[in-house]
Amino acid sequence: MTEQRTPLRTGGKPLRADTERTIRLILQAAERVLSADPTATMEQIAEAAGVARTTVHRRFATRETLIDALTQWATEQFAAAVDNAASDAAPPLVVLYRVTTDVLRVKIGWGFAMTRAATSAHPEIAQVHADVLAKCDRLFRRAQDTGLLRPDVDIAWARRCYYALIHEVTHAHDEATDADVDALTALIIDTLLHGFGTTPAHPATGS
Amino acid sequence: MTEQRTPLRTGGKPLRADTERTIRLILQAAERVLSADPTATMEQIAEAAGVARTTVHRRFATRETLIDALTQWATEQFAAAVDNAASDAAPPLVVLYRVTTDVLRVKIGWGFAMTRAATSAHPEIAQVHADVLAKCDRLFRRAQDTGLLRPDVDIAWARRCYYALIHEVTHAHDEATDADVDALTALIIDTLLHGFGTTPAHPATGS
DNA sequence: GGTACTTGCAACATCAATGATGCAACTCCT
DNA sequence: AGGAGTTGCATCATTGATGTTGCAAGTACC
Repeated sequence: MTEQRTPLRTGGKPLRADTERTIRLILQAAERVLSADPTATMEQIAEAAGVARTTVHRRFATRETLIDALTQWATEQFAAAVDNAASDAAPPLVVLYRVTTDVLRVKIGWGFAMTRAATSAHPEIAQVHADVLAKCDRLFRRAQDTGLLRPDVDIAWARRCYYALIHEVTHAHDEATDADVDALTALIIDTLLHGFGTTPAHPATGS
Repeated sequence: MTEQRTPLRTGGKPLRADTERTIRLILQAAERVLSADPTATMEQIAEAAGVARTTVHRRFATRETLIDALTQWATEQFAAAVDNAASDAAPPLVVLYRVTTDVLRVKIGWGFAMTRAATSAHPEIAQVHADVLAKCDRLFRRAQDTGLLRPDVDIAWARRCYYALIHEVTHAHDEATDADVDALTALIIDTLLHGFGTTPAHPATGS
C-alpha cells in the first residue's frame, strides 16, 4: 500500500533499479520545489533532488515533459484512490469518509501536481478529473436523497466547498500520519456538514 | 465610492491625466493577464493593456516593480474595505456580513494581486494582511462569545475556511453586480455557519 | 570480472524575456 | 499656439533558463 509501481517510463524499456530511483527523486523534488515556487528552474529542482541538472534533462527532455510526468503520476494515484473508495452501494456518509481519507493521503505531498492536473491541457488527464468530479456530484446527490444533505443545497457549490476544504487542509501539511489523516477527514466532513454556527434551523434566506 | 484616488505614483510628481489613465490600464491588464497565467510576460501584459511594451517599462522599471505596485494597490483597497466595515460595536453577524460584502467587492477582479499580497515579502504589506487576519480572529472570537459560533470551534480553522470560501467565490467571478455580491455574501455566511448537512445536533466527535 | 548503463562535469548553442535608448509623432495643458 | 510630456517603433545589450553533447568515473547487473 505504501509502495507503488513504476511511476512512469522514459521509454518503453525496462529501467535499471538505479534509474528508477533517480526518477522518483526528481519527481519528488519537483513536487516539493514547484509547490513552493511554480516558476522554479530546472537547476533548483535538480539541486533539490541531489542530482546534476543534465541528469534531469536526460530523464525529462523538457521542463514541460517533467511537469507532464508529474501531473500524470499524481492523476493516476488520485483516480485510483477515488475509484477504490467510491461505491454506489455503501451509505453516502461512509463513502464520503473513505474517499476523503484516500484523497487526502494522495493529495498531501502532491499538491502542486494535483492542482496542475485539474486544469491540464492533456485531454486524458482532464477527463480523469472530470470523471472524478462527476462521481463527486453523484455522491452528493445520493447524500441529498438519503437526507444527509439538505434538499435545498446547490450540489455544485457544495462540491466546490468540499474541494476547497480538502485544498485548505492539503496546503497546511506536507506530510501526515494515518492518525493525522483520519483527524483531518473528520474535521473536513464535520465542517462540510455542520459549519461553525450554533443555530440548528436554517431560516430560508429571502426568495 | 466607485472611483478611487491615485493608485500609485511613479515619482512624487503630479501626473498628467493621460498618464494616470495609462497606468491604470496597465495595472488592470496586469491583473487580468497574471491571474490567468502568473508567468505571463511584460509583452503579454502590454498587449492586453493596449500599449507598447516600452511604455510599460517606462512606468514600471522592472517586472517586480509592476507586481509590487499591483500588490500594494490591492492591499490598500483591501485594508480600507476591512477597516471601514470592521467594528467592535456592531453585532458580529452584522459585521461579518458587512466585511464579507466589502471584501468581495475588492477581491473580485483583483484575485491575483490579493493572493500575491497575502505572502508578500514587503513587511508593510505582510503587516497589513497580518492585521486583517488578527481582526478576523477577533471577530470570530467575539462571535463565539455571543453564541453565533459554537464554543468548541477552532478559530484558526474557521478563519481559514472563511478565507477559502471567499477565495472560492472570487475565483468563479471576474465581475459582479451589487446584487451578485449580496447573494454571494449570504451564500458564504450561510455555508460557513450551517454547512450542508441536515442534522442539527453535532455529536461531539471522539475526544 | 566484464559489459552496458548512468552520472557529474564542463562546455557550448539557443532563445526568450528583460530593460534601455533615440527619435518622430502626438496629446495634454496653459 | 507653444512647450512639456508621453507614446510607439525600431534597435540594441544583457541576462538567465533551456537543452545538448563528449568524456571520464562510477555503478548495476549478469
